[in-house]
Amino acid sequence: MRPTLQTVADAVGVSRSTVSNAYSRPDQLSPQLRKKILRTAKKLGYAGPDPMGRSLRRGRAGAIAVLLAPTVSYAFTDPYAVQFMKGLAETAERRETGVLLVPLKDDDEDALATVQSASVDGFCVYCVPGWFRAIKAAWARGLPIVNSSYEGEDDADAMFVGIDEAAATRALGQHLIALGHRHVAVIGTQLDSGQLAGPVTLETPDHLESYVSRERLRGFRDAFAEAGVVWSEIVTINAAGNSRPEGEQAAAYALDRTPRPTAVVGLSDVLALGVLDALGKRGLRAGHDVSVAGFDDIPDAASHQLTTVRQSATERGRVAAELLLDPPSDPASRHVVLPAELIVRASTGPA
Amino acid sequence: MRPTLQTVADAVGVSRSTVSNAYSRPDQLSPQLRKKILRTAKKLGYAGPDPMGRSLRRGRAGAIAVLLAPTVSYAFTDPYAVQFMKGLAETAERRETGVLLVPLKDDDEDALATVQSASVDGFCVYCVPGWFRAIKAAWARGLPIVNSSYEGEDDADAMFVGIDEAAATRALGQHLIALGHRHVAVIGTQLDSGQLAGPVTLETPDHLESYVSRERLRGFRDAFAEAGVVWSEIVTINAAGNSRPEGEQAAAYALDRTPRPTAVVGLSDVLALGVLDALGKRGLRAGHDVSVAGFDDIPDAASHQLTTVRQSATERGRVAAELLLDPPSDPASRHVVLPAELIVRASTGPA
DNA sequence: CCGATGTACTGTATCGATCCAGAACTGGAT
DNA sequence: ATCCAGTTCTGGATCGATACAGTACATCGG
Repeated sequence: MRPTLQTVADAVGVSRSTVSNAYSRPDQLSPQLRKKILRTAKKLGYAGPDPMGRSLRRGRAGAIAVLLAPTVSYAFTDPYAVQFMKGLAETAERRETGVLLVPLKDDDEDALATVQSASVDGFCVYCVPGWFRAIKAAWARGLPIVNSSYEGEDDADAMFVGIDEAAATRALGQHLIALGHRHVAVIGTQLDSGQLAGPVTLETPDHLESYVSRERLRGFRDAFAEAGVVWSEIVTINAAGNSRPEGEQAAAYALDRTPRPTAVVGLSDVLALGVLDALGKRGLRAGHDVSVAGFDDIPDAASHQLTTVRQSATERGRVAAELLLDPPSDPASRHVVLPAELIVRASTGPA
Repeated sequence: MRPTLQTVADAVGVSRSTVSNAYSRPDQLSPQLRKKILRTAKKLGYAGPDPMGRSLRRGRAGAIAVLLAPTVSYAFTDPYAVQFMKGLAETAERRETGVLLVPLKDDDEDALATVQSASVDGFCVYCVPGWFRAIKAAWARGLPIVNSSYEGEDDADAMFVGIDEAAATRALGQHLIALGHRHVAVIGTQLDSGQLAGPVTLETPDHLESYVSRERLRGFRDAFAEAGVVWSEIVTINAAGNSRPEGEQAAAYALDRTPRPTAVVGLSDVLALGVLDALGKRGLRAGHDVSVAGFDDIPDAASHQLTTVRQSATERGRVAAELLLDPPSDPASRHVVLPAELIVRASTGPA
């Protein structure tokens, strides 16, 4: 049988509590006794207080969960997500807290069960659609939740960290307008209920399910509206997924149109890099023949001279972790809007 | 105060156990009573059995830990690691088990504390040097441990999943020999104690700390030895890290030598892709002017026509998770050697 | 009407650790 | 010797849930 505090206590001839103190509150007992306890513990093969017993008693699990949809691999594949996770994990580590990955493959019973039975002190919702039942289940746990996928319209208690998506794309739109672009295409994911790549017709972006896509498109609409370009003139193209090849595939639907748009915007840098690939294959030069812009400023963006909107993913992850680890009571500081900055590089030029 | 099983039991007028059964063993009570219980639970704001209490009682945490060094971001950055994590996470998910990331930034007290206090049912050691004290701490927990970073010479209880590294590189070496290559360079990481990029002189690969690098170099040595090329004729170059730019940087030390090696091998595909970048910048063609080969067969390898050794990272992750979730008692099946296969593509050609 | 079988539920012990009130001891001042 | 403050240690209560033995009651065949 595995040794417990009691086993060690009996062996040394002291009480359970004293052994506990030897590990967790060294100032509560004499150094000699402590040494003796640790020595016998080692001899008995006792490796220190069991985390589960401790968690139960302390009411603290020592971990935070990250809800990911639809697959874990997304979190490991998208460069922006990677940076986010990095910021989150590093902050958690500093607070001696683990990070539990909870992939929500489907919004099914299994997923609910996983959320309900995760030993964690809080949930971070990242790139999960707001309507997932698993999110409701997380709420039901009564633990702190910070949201970074969509603006929590539903619950006043929700914590949020992100950027002003619409303002960011508005700035990008204004940049393109200033360069004289009037005929533009936008490539994004989840613009359509289906997974198919290709042009989509949206009467308005206002009803899109994906928060990020919706807000970013709204920003574009507003920027171009100011310049007299109405929404219906903006070409919107759905990409099958957020990857470079899928961006390239979607870009074909923009570049092979006549007349060709003078600017193509990817709603993420990964998609925009795909657009650059498509340009390359057609012998077109970014910034001259067609302007290209992205979103996020991932590491590869700079080396490809991609104009983009910079938002710090690690910072976002860091803030998310801090909000979870001690949630401020002040409502204002529970809603963190990080700065975003337009970075102009060579991939955009005059129309 | 947060409601518990008891609260609900009192409200309904049944025993704690029955409420527990309502959640965990629905077949043990009548559907009507169950419905009534769940209804009052909801009314009281009880969200279901507390995971910590359950873990303690069941003796199962419902999570497995992945030990990562030196940073989490490595796991999220290296394509091979990403695939590994994917396989692991997917398998864990199917078994209703979470994946806890435990970054071991340094081998310090904090790291030890994290390992000691993680509520998990097992540890997976991935890309962590074997001498880390945190690994000893994990061992001390008495939980199943599966190792995928290095061959566990130390402990007979160790589980392992991986490939026969030496045999795999031997096959790659033989391929190059058959093509007539006699003058080759190998680029790898951790070939040197320092982090500096550049050529290193190793009397023999046998004493390298990094298990993977050591075994792979041994395979090369043996393959070329059979063809009469002695170890000292093989150029070994250290890359500062496992990334494409760092591979490119290291490649310069091979390509700018005179005489130029006829083949350059990257000990990972990421490094090999960097070699291809370096070739491109010099106007050299892979497979004609210089042969290039890699290791792993990451997704990008195929699109770049890279000759490589294929090993399935997801499979490796899957097996790791399965070993952890129910460790076989039979010693033979605790040591899983997965197949690796040489994939010949256009990046290698006659010398 | 008796004993056998089965269902539905209860009560208690247990998991391993931490908290806390207080006991026992220590040493120094009075 | 007495008192007191401080330190060191103890034992019981507690965290929230689950396992399991055991009870009450209904059903059923003979």
